[in-house]
Amino acid sequence: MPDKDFYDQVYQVVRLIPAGRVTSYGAIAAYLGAKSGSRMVGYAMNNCAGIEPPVPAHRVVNRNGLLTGKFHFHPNSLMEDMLASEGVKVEDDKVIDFKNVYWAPSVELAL
DNA sequence: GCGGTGACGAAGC
DNA sequence: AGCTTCGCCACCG
Repeated sequence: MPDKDFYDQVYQVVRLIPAGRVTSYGAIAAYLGAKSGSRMVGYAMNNCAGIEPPVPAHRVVNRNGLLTGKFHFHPNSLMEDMLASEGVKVEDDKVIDFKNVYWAPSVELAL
């Protein structure tokens, strides 16, 4: 199933996100060439639990820097707690200075 | 096989 | 500037 490869690609990119940085679903989707599959990236994240190695999904937020998936974590506060622990300030479920901590695979990885 | 859904994104109002 | 609607495409019942 080649689709599973897409999931693996997503996980791979997410693992490459350095601490203190965040990226968006659309950025990952675009990097993988599935710019129209931003939802698929989020869907892949939904399946990230139970895979190996663990995927730092807490570093993945939506285009607005909003922690849309915080409710999917065990303690729904774990996401912002992890980000804060890595130096990413979060307030009102959104990343502060988002553009400053934003990590674009297409840029950082310099395709 | 179909309908509903979703960790998104862009466009419309 | 904020909220609502539509589009996208894979997964589940």
